[in-house]
Amino acid sequence: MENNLLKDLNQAQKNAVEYCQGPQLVVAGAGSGKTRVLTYKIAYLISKGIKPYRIMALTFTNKASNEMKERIDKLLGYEASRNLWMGTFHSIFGKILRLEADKIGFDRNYTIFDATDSLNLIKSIIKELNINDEIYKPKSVAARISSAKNELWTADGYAQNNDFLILDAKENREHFHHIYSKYAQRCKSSNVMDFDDLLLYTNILFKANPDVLNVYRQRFDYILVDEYQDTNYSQYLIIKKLSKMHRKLCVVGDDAQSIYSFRGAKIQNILNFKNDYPDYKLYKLEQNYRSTQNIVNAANSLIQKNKNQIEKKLFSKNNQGSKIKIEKTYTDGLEGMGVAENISRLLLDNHYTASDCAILYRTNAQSRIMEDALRKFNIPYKVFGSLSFFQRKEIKDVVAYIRFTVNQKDSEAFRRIVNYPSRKIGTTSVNKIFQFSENSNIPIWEILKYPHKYNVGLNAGIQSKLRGFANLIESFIENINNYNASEFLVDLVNKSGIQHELFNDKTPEGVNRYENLQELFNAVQNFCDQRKALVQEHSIIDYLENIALLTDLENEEENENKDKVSLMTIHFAKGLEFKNVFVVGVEENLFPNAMSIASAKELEEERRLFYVAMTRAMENLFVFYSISRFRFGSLQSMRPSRFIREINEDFVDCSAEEDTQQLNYNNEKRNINFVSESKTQYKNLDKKTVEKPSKVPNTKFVSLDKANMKNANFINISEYKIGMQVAHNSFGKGEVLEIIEDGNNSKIIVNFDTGGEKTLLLKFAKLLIL
DNA sequence: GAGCGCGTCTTTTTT
DNA sequence: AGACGCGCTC
Repeated sequence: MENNLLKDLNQAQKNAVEYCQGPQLVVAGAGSGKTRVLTYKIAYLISKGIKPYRIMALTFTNKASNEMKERIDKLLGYEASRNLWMGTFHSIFGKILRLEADKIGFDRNYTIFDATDSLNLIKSIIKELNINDEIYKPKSVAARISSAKNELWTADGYAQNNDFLILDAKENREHFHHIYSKYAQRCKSSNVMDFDDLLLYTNILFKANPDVLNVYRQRFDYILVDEYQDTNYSQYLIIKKLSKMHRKLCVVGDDAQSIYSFRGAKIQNILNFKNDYPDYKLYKLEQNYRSTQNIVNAANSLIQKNKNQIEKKLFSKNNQGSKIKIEKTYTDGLEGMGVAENISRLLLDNHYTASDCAILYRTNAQSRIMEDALRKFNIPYKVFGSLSFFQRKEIKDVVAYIRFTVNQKDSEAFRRIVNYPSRKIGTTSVNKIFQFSENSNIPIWEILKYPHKYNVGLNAGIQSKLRGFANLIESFIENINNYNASEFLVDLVNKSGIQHELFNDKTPEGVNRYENLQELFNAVQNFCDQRKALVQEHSIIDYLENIALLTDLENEEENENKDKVSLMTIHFAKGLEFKNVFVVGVEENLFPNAMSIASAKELEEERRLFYVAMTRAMENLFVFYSISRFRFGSLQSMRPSRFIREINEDFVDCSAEEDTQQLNYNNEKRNINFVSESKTQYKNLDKKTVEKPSKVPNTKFVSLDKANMKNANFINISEYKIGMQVAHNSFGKGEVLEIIEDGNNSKIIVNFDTGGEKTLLLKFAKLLIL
């Protein structure tokens, strides 16, 4: 077994797997077989006699952990993979916290706040404290609380730290610590943890209970950490503490792919590993097996522009491959069309399937324009992340019912469902209840059950409605132990009225919501079937625990016809690979993002992000930018990103390069017309597909996207000059022949390439000046 | 208490 | 353009 395992590895990988004596840092470049090393190392450890349940393996995403589990499953069988302590930081320590909840003042059935819950609670606290939410923007307060927690500053600790208080006063937010304190209090009394709490309270648990820490220290013979460059201080400390006894710690990471500093990740954790573990062994994986030489070289040339990095030289022995194709378009709509067109050509080739292609973007908002284009081309696609399944209102509502049934202190769950479906219990009454509970320390649940016993100030009608609600929840509580998760859910949506509510909504959105509900049923049913087969718990509590930290649903059915183009943010794409990658919206202020452009540090992170994007590609890499884009409701002109220029031109298809140079700092004078644009586009394609497919008429590129033109509101008559090249939504490109000034009724005569002369009312024409 | 309509602000990235 | 919050009306 042992030998079999090792023969799948190259020498560097093998060395990294075999060393098991002490702390170890594996610097693994993109595509160098990082996951392979981790999974084989785990398999190797087990083959050496270490029990799976004595191994802890931490990842950042559920996806990564599922993938590793699957691979270990294949290597060693299910029994081994099942017993590993493998999962995300949040899920593993969430589990430990559930076992030890009483030691930190929580109940075992604590529930988990998602980002929206946290934000809502912060909003209501700001209101309660009568603080100006213009100055204390809930979002930035939330971000500040989050980073405080990640630096292990509890609310009390923060409030006692003079430096913070002075700084806050200076920055006009002297009340911040009040909000933080109240937020922390409220979470605790709600028996609820947010994402950051899961790590913070783990630290608190270990600090306050050395005996507990000792138990876990002893238990885990070996600890492995994936994506170590993305650990924050809180995570770093947990690992440090846990590994102190056996000192068998293997961390794997790539400083060049550190892209999460915005949530507290410290690149220093990887750079300083040698200080914490002076006897550590360093392993470098530098051969990239994923991408063509061209892609690796291009990515290297980009990342070189960063000052801070561990020295390494990533190389590929794969094919040279084709050069990176850089494509310019005029609007974001055309960008989408260009991408879709290129994908359709790759598919016509019969060489690639849709699932070989991915579109990567900087911000989630960019997905829509891509979706529109893909739909027009009838290309199947799937959007990952963004509005994930569990973020949808109808699903959150059901989950809130489950949460409140499991944990009646969960205030945000209560707020969500008390009047949904409508029970005629309005916000006034709900606020009274919150207020009273806050002042009297009588739990909300107690008030709901016996509203008449307390002087809350509610009329008899409301009181009886509240009792009705409490009875409903009580009946669900009884179900927890009698029903499995699936039966529980069926009963819940029926009795709560959710089923009825959604079923009766026949609007397209309503039908969609109902379908989502059905999807939840399927997921729960699947969960039960799987768990039953393994004689594991399958109550609704187990299901809730299973989904609380899930971002998206692993949809069984979708796997059957999964030949789809993947759309996702680059952050989401980390760790994945695709044969063909389209990076879109590579424009100044979008990527690098405007928020990051001012600081050198953040700019380097944006560059690393672009590096991550490039290194997702195995065979073909396309980089798209558009010179105009709809943002914030109006058309803005854009410039190609500096990152495009930073790629060594030897690895870039140079036809677009000229444009890049040309467009760098003077978009005012863009004298390029659509004809040359389409030439560029066709020139850039693979040799074998140069011929235009007859399926896709060229006019697609001449007509502007409707959505784009609809609101193009630069209708200042003085901007138009005779002889100017303009574009119209349905007529396409043309030349201005005449301008007839007549105030509000000014007209413009344009000779369109494909429609001839047209007289247009300027105020409606919405012409784009080229 | 609920529903509608207007005005504002928005866009980083995620467990 | 779209989401969300607020305030007005029934």
